Amino acid sequence: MSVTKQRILDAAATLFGERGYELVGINELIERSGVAKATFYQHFPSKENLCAEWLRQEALAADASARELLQLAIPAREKIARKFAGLRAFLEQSEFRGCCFSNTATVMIKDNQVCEVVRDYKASNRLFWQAVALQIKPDPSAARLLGDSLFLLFSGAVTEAQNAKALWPVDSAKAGALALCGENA
Amino acid sequence: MSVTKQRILDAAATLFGERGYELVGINELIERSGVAKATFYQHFPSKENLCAEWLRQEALAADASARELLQLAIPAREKIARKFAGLRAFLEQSEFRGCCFSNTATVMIKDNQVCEVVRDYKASNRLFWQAVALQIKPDPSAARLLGDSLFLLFSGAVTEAQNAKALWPVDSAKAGALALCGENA
DNA sequence: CTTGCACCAGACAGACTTGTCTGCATTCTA
DNA sequence: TAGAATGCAGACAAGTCTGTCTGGTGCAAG
Repeated sequence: MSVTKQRILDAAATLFGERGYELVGINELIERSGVAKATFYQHFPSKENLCAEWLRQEALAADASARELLQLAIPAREKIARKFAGLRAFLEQSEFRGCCFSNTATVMIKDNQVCEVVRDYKASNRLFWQAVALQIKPDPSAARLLGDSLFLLFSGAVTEAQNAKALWPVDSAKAGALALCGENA
Repeated sequence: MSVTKQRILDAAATLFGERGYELVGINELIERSGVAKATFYQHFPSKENLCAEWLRQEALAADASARELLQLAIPAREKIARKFAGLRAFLEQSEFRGCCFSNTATVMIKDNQVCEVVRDYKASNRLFWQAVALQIKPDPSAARLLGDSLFLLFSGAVTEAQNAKALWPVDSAKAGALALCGENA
């Protein structure tokens, strides 16, 4: 990965993250990264491709952090609590930006490589929650169901915190998640 | 409400609903509604204003249907089941369009009247779920908590069904919701 | 020393956007 | 029957957008 290309990706992370794919133009992107337009198009065939690569990087980082959390030697309920605490911090510090994957997917005209990256990330996220659930409920079928509920509660919390610009969805979702896990954890 | 104005609003409902606020232009909107551009701007000061009026109409319809469901003489668990069944049908029939309120809010540059409408709708939706919860748990504090969890599960189901273009989030969220409600319903 | 690579600056094409304006036609009402 | 609404068609302004292209600069390896 060349330094220039990474500079462009960093600018994309900042700008796409702050205002979303649709509301950031190439010109602003190259100005921010201090790169000529011709140089930009030497590294990325299109804006959409840049977007996909940005999300791929985000997904990689998120997956790594999820795997790390999963393997900690702490109770599963504590892992859930940490996940929600992390969300809280992220929302506070990003002015309730919401999920960059969901946000980006909603402004894509048709099913393209970006949507594919989003689907991959979401599938991996779902598996994370199912793995956490498996540390609570040994029965695989019950764990899958619990994991999905946790996944959806978390996703709902992100969406509604973004809409309400408030943190109560995170706390409510956390409470609901722990209630779903029951006492045996 | 003049016939012409309603025709424009109907076109907005179709097009904004299908592709989202940002990806539909004024020109397409007036072509679809068979109205001259000058006429459009006689009824709406701006595209953003049209969007707000559209969402206000959607919110009114949604609130009415929620109130109706709430007052039916059926068990609360059945109301929850119907809500998820309705979501299922909506997603199937709209090709996983997602929540028009959330989708629209994510592409708004800054906090404007549209975001206000979205917040109002979401607050009313939250109250609906809390009211349902109150029919299950008599304790107001417990009902508020349960209602919020149901609200967030539902929201998560909409978001992730849209991302995955699949119905499993609806079914999982429904199962999670009923699990949260416990046996005493 | 030269050849090639990576980058820069920015003009340009072509298409889009929202919103304004002029001028004309129809229809309703007093 | 006169006048006021209301709507139509579409040119136009002023800006945005993505993506292409030309030409020039600096550096580094052979």
